Amino acid sequence: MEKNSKKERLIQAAIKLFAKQGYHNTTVAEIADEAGVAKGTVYWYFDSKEQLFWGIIVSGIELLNEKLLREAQISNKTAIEKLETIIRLHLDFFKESKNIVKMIQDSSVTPDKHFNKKIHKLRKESIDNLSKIIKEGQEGDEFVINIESEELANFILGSIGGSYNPSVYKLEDVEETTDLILKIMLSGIKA
Amino acid sequence: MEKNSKKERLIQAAIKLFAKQGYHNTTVAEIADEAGVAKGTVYWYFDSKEQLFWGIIVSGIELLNEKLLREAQISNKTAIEKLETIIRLHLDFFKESKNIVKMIQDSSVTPDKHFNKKIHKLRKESIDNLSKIIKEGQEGDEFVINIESEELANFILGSIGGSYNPSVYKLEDVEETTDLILKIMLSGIKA
Amino acid sequence: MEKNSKKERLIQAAIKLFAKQGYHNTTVAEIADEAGVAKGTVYWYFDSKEQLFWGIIVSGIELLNEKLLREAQISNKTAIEKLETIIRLHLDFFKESKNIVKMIQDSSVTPDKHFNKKIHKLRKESIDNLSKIIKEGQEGDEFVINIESEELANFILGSIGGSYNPSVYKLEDVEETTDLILKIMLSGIKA
Amino acid sequence: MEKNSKKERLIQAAIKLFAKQGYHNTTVAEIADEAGVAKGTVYWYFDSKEQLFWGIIVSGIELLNEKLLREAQISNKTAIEKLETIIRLHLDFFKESKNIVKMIQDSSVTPDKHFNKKIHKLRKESIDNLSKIIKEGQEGDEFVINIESEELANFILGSIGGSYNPSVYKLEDVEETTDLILKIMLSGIKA
DNA sequence: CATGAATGAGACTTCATTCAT
DNA sequence: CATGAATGAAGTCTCATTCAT
Repeated sequence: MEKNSKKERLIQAAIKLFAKQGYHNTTVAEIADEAGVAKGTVYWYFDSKEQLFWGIIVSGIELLNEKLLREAQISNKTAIEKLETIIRLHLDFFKESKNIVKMIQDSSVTPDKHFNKKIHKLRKESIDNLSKIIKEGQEGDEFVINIESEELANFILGSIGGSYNPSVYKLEDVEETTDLILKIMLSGIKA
Repeated sequence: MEKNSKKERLIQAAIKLFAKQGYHNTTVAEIADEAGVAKGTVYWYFDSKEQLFWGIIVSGIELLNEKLLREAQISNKTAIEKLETIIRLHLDFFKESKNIVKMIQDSSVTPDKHFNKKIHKLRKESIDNLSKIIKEGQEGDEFVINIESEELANFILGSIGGSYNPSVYKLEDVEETTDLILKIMLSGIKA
Repeated sequence: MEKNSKKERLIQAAIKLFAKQGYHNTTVAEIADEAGVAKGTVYWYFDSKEQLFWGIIVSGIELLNEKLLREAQISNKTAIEKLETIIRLHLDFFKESKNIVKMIQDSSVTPDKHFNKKIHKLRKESIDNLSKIIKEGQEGDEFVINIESEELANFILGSIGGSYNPSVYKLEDVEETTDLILKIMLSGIKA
Repeated sequence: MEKNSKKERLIQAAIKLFAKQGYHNTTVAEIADEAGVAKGTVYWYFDSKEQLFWGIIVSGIELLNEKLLREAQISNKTAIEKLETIIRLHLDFFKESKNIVKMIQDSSVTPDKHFNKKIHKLRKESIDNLSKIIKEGQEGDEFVINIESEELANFILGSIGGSYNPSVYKLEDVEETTDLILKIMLSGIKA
């Protein structure tokens, strides 16, 4: 697909507007306008407004997941190194795709049977992936063993996402923020 | 006001439906129906659908904040004990008011100038409160000192909220989950 | 009826608000509020909002018509004197009851079968009354005879009302304005 | 735009219904129905019900004013001839656009900040135009000089409009009615 | 007499989607 | 491929009126 194809322009317009205004406060007309095409054209490329919205989210998450999976499989890394990579990839994603991240945060509001399953599956994939790394780490004596790996994976992923607060982290320096989170994660805050 | 006043029934119906379906997928007619009153009655008690939605959210957060503040002021507690209380109060809130929590998660989608300011203020109150406790803890040699207290407060609050995932924690035993989070928070996950 | 009975207060409130805002932009709640009574009370004294509106108009016009009729019957007056009185009584009415006058101007917008008949009858009474005076004047050689009396009556009444434009006439001095209209009416504007 | 475009049909339907029933007693649904289009179509062509209503009124008055102005500028006419033309143009307008005239009479009921200014400006234009003609006439010794020209202009315009009463003038013969009004205006009704 | 909570019909308006061109 | 006029279902909100207290 060319960089400036109408389809691509529509996707970019949709990301921009959905992120700024939310799903329900963005009209198909606005998206078409922003992309510089007619309203009807949207329906040549996408089945519906919902499919356009969810399609963006799903491909965003898939992209992130692919990267996460790839890193996890590099076997000459320690579990801690892998965890560090996971944190960094998330922050990179937050930084590079902050509009899509905003859409994801909002997406729970527009329930859609078909896509909800997909999202759940992707979330589970993420957790499973991290869970496996943690288990490796526990077996390799890198991580504490008295916490169930899945519970821990959930906590970690939640911490990364939940603590992402654009008004606090500016995310100008991803490396630095990665280090901070990793340090807390590993050693805790007790003096 | 009696427990079963129409106003109270409307609020309960609104909480239930807003949580299940989100703001935009819930109609005023549905709320009235669920409460067993006429559509117009909603407007006798509330100025608008928005005000009904935000009113619930604001009073929910205010209730939590009040409890948090009260606990923070009990001076014969160590900072760690206070942190433990904060985690537990949040988990209690997640458990008891899970529908309101869902509404809060969704609330970024329905921007409203008036209420957004209020929400921001409440969030800041929360962070400030925890921030103060952390500073106490740092001064009293309970917490590490090489992390800025506000940054840490943001991370902790984000972790608590972000890790709340109904499909993982069942929150049947709040005490247990509180201990888990507190332990990770304090000592980290490194073996 | 006492000066401050609730009924009277309601009527005064209605006149004030209907004149300022028009029929459709005035709510029964506002009227009750302005009168300092409960909304339900309006319906004890009046059958409906419409009846309240039209009742005021009809009694306003009836009051004017009665005065007009009385003057017309004073037989030792010339037709010109009677015409002068009619003009003056109208201007007095415009001045004293300007809110009711405004309501009358608006009243064509709220058609009501029952009251429309009444209004038509009152308008006809007015025209007939003046028409008779003109005929007297024509017979007594006071007025030109080559114009049909009813046509003339219509023109005169229309002129008085139509030329009443609060932003032009201040109606501070009714006598003066009466003289002006009468002079034009009698002698025309030709040099 | 064709004569039978949906926009034109909507305007005609609106004029018919607004004139018959008034602004507040006419629904957008009725207008769409009368025009044979869907309800939503009204909003494709017009911003709101108000804008549709006022748009019709404003363009009606503008059309009349343009004609009036054009006539006033024909310089080889006497002031009396110009006055005669003004009366005739008004009666023509009353005859041809009687529905719009009815809308104008009703228009004070639907106050609208934006349009009220416009209407006031148009009314002032009308008065100023006639006022200038009268002044010419006074200077040229055609009209009496002891009445202020603007006061007179207001009276004349008011008389024309006020005396327009469909149940008296049938306006079948505009020329004849013009003559009648002009004669009264010029020479008065005194024998 | 008086109240005001409650009703529900109905108004205006929005907007995703379609389809003839 | 692309357009944009047209649709109509659905949503929020108003308000005259009623009635139990």
